[in-house]
Amino acid sequence: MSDVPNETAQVERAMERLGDAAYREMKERIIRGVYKPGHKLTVRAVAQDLDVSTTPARDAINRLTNEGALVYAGPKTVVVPVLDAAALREITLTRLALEGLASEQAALHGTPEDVNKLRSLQALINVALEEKRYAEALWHNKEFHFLIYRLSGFPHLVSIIESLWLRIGPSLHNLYPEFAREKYGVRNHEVAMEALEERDGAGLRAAMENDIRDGYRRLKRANQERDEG
Amino acid sequence: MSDVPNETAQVERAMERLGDAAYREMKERIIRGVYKPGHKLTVRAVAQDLDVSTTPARDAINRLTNEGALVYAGPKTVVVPVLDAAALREITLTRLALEGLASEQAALHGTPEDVNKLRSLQALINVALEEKRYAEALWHNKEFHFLIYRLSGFPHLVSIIESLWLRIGPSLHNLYPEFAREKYGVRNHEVAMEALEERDGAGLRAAMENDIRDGYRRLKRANQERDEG
DNA sequence: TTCACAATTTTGTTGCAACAAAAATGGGGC
DNA sequence: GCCCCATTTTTGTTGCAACAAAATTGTGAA
Repeated sequence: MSDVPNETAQVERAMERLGDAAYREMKERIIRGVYKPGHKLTVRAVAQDLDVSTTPARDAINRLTNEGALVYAGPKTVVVPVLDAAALREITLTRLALEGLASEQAALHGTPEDVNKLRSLQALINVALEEKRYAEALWHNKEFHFLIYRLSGFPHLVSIIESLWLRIGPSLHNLYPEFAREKYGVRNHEVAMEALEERDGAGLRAAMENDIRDGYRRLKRANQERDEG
Repeated sequence: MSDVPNETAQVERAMERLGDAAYREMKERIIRGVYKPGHKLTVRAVAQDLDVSTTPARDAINRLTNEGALVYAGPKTVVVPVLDAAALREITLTRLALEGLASEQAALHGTPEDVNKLRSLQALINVALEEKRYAEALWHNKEFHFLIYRLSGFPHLVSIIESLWLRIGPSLHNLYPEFAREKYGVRNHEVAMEALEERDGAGLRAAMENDIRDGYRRLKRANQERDEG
C-alpha cells in the first residue's frame, strides 16, 4: 500500500516553493554576512531583493524570526540581532551540548571517505586564510563542521544546530582581522579529523567543543574591546 | 480609537498578530493531543478551526512545519508526525543534552518560591493521575518541567526544548493506560525538587535526565507492543 | 530657532481571488 | 466485475489591494 511517490520523491526538490527558496536564500545571506547585525529588514525590501512578491518574503522573515535568526527591534522592525554577552553565552552553552552530541554520534558513522572530504575542506580553509579571504574561510569552516554533524544521522538535530549558527554567524563577520592572528581552529580541526579516523567519539567531541570554546573566547574578547574602545 | 501609544508599550503583547495567535493555538492543540499523530491538516480547515483567514493559518502551519512539529507526508499534505524508533531516539538524546543543560543552569537561580510552585504543580499531577485524567496530568507535567527550564534564564534554549516537546507530545497521548501503572515520574520529580532546594545542579540534571529516560523507555515499549500486536 | 502637531509616507498584516497541481469521482470500455 | 482515464473537486501557493499603525516630514506658532 505504498503511495508511489518514489519517482517524484527525488525530483520534488526541483519544484520548490518560492517561500522556501526565499527562506533558504535569506539564511545564506545572513550566514555569509550580507545582512550585518543591526541591519533592518522590511518585507517589501526583501521581496525586491529576492525578486518575489511580499507573501514569500514575509514567509521567510516570519520563519527566521521564529527561530531567532532575526529579532524584533520595535513594533514594526525586524533586524539581524546584535548579540550581547548573555546571549552569546547562552548560544555557546547550547552549541556545546548539541554539537558535542552530534560529534559523538558522528564518530560512530564516519568513513575514510568522510575524512578525506574533511581534509579537502580544511585545505580550502587554509588557502582562504592564507590569502586573507576571511568570508570564504568562514564559509568552508561552516561546511567542515556540518559535514561532521550530518554524519550523526540526526537530521533534526543538525537543523537545530544550523539555527544556532544562524544566530552567531553575523557576529563573526565583525572580527575578520582576528582570524589571521591565530589560524582559526586549524589545530582543533586536525585533532577532530584524527579522532574521526579512529572512531573516537569522546575525542571528536572534545576537539569540536574546544573549537567552539576557542571561537567563543575570540568573539567575547572582540566584543569587549569594541565596547571599551 | 484612542491610540495612547505610551501605555501600549508594555502591553504590546496584548496586541498580537493573528498569525502568532494561530501559531500558539496550534501548538497548544498539538501538545494537548487535539490533533493526533497522522492527523492531516489543510490550510482551509485550520483557518476555519481558528476562525481566521488562510494567510495566518498558512503562517502557523509553515512555522510548525519548519520546526518539525508538523511534517510533509506528501506533496500537498502536512500531518502530525508519527514517530518511528529512530526519530524517538534522536529526540530523546537531544532532549537529554538540552534539558540537562537547562536543569543544571536552573539550579543556579531557583528560589524557595519556585520550589513551592513546583510542589503545587506536583500536587495537581498527583490528583489528576489519581482520578485518571491523564491529559491533564500530562499538561501539568509539562508545566512542571518548563517551570524548571525557564529558571535557567536562557529563553531561546527553552523555546528549542519546547519545539522538541511539540514533536513527542502527540505520541504521549497514545499510551494513557501506561501512565497509571507506575506513577508517571513522581519519584524523579521529588528528587528534582530536593536537588533544586539544595542548589545541586548535577543532582537536578540527573533527576530530570532520569525522568526523560523513563518516559523514553515507556514510549519505546508501547510502540513495540503496538507494532507487534 | 524650536517645539508641537498635523499630513504624508512607509510598512506590516490580513483577506481574497486566480492559478496550478494533486486527489477524488465517475463513467465507459474490456 | 474490474480497471483506466477524463472530469470535477479539493487544496496549496502566490500576488495584490485594502487597511491600520508607526515613522517621517512639513508647517506654523511661540
